[in-house]
Amino acid sequence: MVERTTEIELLRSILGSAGMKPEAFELSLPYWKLKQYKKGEFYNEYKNVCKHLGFVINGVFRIYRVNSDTGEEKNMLFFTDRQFVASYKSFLNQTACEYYTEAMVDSLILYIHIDHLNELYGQSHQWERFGRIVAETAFHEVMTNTEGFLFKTPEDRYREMMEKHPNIFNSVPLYHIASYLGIQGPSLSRIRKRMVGK
Amino acid sequence: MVERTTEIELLRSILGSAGMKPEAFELSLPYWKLKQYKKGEFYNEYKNVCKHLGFVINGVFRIYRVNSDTGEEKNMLFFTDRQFVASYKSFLNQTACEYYTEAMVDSLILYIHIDHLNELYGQSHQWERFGRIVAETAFHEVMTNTEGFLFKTPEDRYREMMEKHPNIFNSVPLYHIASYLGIQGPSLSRIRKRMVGK
DNA sequence: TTTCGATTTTAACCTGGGTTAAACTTTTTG
DNA sequence: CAAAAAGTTTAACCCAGGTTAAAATCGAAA
Repeated sequence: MVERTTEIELLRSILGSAGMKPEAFELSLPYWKLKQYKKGEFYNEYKNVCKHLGFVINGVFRIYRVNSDTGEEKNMLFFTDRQFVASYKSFLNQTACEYYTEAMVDSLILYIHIDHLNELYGQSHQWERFGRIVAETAFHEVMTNTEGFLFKTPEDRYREMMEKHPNIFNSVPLYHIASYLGIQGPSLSRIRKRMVGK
Repeated sequence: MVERTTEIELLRSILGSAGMKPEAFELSLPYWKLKQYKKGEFYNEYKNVCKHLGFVINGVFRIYRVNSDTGEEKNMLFFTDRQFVASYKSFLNQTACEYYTEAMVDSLILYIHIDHLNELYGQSHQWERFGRIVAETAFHEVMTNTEGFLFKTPEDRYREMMEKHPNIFNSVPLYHIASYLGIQGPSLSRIRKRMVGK
């Protein structure tokens, strides 16, 4: 499978530049699998236990929650190319997941099962370090996201999203962006209207 | 120093029950230091690089940010007994800190310098695992906190805080709690008034 | 093209929480 | 114990953003 090899090479080089030794990476080769997601398919769903850590080769995913009373959806995060994806709280604690993770466009993911990952943690100091760095990165992202929520206006966050994540921006309808910003559709329209003058 | 030994024993038993082998813990003994904070003193300050990972023996800290335009403070998190404390983003990336971390009551902290921690990470698979678990725990906390912000009302969060963290609750004035909940003083008063009937 | 459904914008109304300042209560301190 | 400081509540006013529904626009498919 030529494609598969190519994807693994991408992962190998990403992990390599994060300091993983080739011999350590070899240990993981039997475990990585590749999966194609069509737009609208789910990486994981509410009440599942998230068993896999994924690495997005390409694509966009949204992670969202449904209010069980009202049925409203609220977007929590978007994931895109070269990010590790998991319903991470569920993955870490092996508890029921509170979110849905849905592909917004056709996407490609390399993934590994948590049992294999734990095996690698036990076998290899290098992989333990990998686990630490993934956790630290996840922390950094959710923290930065939360800080945005607490200390910036929706307008600022909208502007930043346009600048920093144009690919997400172009593959996701505005009402999903509004939800992610914590506001309603009409509010985002008001913001956009205000911005045209500037 | 009898006191110091006692604090280390607490840490040893906490880490031991998280799976750390005694031999690995011994490696760290030269590095831990104990510091007393008086109410109002700072664990770290804005623009510092956070060089230490702390473990709260007892006490309460608040981590807050100051709006550079208006001078307003906004509380981000509280830390209390048996939690690891750091301005964690600054600590992980060794970048300038955006927060102040202030003791709300007289407090006691065991801390270790990041260089020593990195040394332990390199020396010992066990300590690498410790680093992973601290990062995973920090992730879990900030994520849970963010979820509260996104999916619960300030009233719910206030109620939960009263139930789950009565010690924080009793050593921190209400206007700090309001700030933490993301609302103003008068709003918290309205919530408290609404609640007396229930 | 034209049409139908999905998406975005607009308008009108309304509410909850912000803001300010004063009153009240509690705690600290001299 | 009295006075001052710190913390909390109340009242009155205001407004950004929520809500709803209709109108406008876009886009894919026929």
